[in-house]
Amino acid sequence: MDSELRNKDGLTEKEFLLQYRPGDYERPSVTVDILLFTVDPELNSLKLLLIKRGNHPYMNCWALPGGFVDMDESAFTAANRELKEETGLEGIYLEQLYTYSQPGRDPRMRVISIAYIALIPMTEAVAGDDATDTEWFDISMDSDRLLLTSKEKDITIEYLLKNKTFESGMITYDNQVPQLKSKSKLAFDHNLIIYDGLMRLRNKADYTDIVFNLMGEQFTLPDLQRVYEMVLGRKLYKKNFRDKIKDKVVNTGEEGKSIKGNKMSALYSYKK
Amino acid sequence: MDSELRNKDGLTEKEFLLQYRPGDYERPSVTVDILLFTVDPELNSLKLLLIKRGNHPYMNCWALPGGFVDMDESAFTAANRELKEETGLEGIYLEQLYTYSQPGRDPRMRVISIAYIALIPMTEAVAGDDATDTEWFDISMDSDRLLLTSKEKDITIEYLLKNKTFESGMITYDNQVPQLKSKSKLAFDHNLIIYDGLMRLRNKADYTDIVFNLMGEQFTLPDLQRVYEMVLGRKLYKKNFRDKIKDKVVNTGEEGKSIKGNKMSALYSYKK
DNA sequence: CTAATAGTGTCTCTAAGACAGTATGTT
DNA sequence: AACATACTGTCTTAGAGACACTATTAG
Repeated sequence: MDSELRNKDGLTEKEFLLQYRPGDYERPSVTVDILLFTVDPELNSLKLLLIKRGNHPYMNCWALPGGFVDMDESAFTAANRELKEETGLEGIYLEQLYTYSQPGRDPRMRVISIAYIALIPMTEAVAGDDATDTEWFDISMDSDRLLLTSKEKDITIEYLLKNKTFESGMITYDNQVPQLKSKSKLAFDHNLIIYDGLMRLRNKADYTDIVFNLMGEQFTLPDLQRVYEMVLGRKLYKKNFRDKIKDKVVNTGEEGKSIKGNKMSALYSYKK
Repeated sequence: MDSELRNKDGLTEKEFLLQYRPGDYERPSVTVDILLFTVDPELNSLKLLLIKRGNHPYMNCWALPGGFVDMDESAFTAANRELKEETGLEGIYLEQLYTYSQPGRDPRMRVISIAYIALIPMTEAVAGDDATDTEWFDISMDSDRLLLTSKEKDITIEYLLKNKTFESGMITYDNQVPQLKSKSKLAFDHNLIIYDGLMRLRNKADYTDIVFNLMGEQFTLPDLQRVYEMVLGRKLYKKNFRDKIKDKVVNTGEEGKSIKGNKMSALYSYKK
C-alpha cells in the first residue's frame, strides 16, 4: 500500500501530516458575494438584492450580500448559508460566477471574493428589509448602460459601459467597463461583478434552462416569454420563442391568466 | 465631499481605515493552479504540463503547477508569475477557470485554489524538465474516459468518467465525475480541475478564437484543423471546418508544408 | 499508376429571424 | 365595434453535417 511510502525524511504520509505545521505567513480573507436575482411579481423588471452599507468604506453605498467563508465549509456551502440567512430559502439555484482578487479592492484588508449567481422564483420573492436597508433593485442593461433603480427609495444607480479591448495571447476581445454616472453608487468592485453576472445570465439563458429558476411551478408561455425578455433585455418574436422552448416545457392541461393579461392562457410546467 | 462623511462612531473614512484592525481569525491559504496546454510539434496530441510530487501528501502523484497568491498581487498576476517561472514565457493566453474550495482537498491545511487555463503555441513548447520531474503528458478525453500518458516515462493515468445528475434549483443537469482506473494518479482534486478545464477549452473552441493560441504565427489550414480536432477530441469535415473558420484567418500568399503532410499548402495567419 | 492530401461544390436539415394571419376574449 | 392578446403558419437566411468531386504530388 502507498500508506507505507516514505518521503526523503523517512516519514510515512501519516507521520508527515502529524508533524506538518503550516508556515506563518499572511493569508487573505476569503468571502462569497452573491448576485441574488428574481423578477418582480408584476413582471415589470428583473430584480437584484442589494444592501446599503452602514459603515466605512463605501459608507451609504450599495453592496452585494455576502460574507466570510468559514474554515470548515466550501465557498458553495458558504453561499448557501448566506442565502439562507438572507432569505430563509434553501435549495436555490446557485452557480459560481468568478473570483475577484485584485489587491486593494477592499481598502481595509486583503479580501478575495468568490462571486455566485443565485436565482429565485418570483413567487418566493422576499420583501426588502427596512431595518437592515436591504432592497430589491430593478436591474436593466443595454449596450451602453447598466441601470439599477429603486422606486420606493427613489434611488438611481447608473453606470455607463465603455468599450475596452483586452489582449490575451494571440487573441483580442472587446469587453465593457462600467463607469459611474449617477450620484448613488455601488461599493467595492461590485459594479464589475454585477456586469459579469448579468452577462453570464444572458449567455446561459440562450443555451441552458437557467431562466426556469425564475419561474414558479406553473406559468403561461406569455409570462415565460416576458421573463426571458427581461433577462435578455430585448423583445422576442412570440412564434420563434415558443418554437425554441417547446421541448423544455409541458402543457399541464389547466388554464390560467397571464400576470399582465386578462385572457386565459394554457398553463405549462418545466419539463425535466 | 463624501470624504467628510462620518460613521456612527463619528469617524471619517480616513480615520476609520487608520484605526481599523482585521479580526484575528483563521484564514485559508489561496493558491493558483495552472492548466498549461499546448500541442506537440508533430500534431499527434494535445499536451498538458504536470509535475511529480516529491513529498507527502500525494507523494509520487502528478500535480498541476501552481503556487501561492502573494498578498500584493492578484490571482491573475500570480498565475502569470508562475507561468514565467515554469516556462520563461510572458504574454501567454491566460483565463480563469474556476475556484476550488472544498475543505480537506489538501490534507495539510485549508487551501482554496483558483484554477487558470493557459495556452502556448506548439513552437514555444518547452521540454519536460527531468530535474524537477516536470513532464508534458498527452491528454485526451472521450465520452467515458480521461487519459493522460507519457511515452518517455511510460506512465498512464486513466480516469473513467461516470455520469452523475446534479440538481440546482428547478433544473437538473448531467455531468461527469472522474473515477481512478490506472495505478498512477493525479494529486488532490486535480482530476476534477483537468476535466473542467478540458470541457471549458472544448466549449470555447466552438464559439471563440481560443484555439489560435495553440498555433504559431503562420500555419496551414490542415494543421489548424488537426489542432481543432485534438482539442475537440473528434474528427471534423474539412469543408465544414474551412467554412467555419474562413473569417478568422487570412491567406499570407506564402506556401508551406503541413506538419504531417508532404504536399504544399497555403499558409494562413490569424486575422484579428 | 496509386495513394494520399489540398481544396471546392452542393445537398439536407435545423434553427433563428421576421411577419402575417386566425381565433378569442374584454371594454 | 375596436382592440388586445393567445396561438399558429410560413418564408428567408445561415450554419452544421455529410458526401462527392477535382487537382496535385510523392513514391
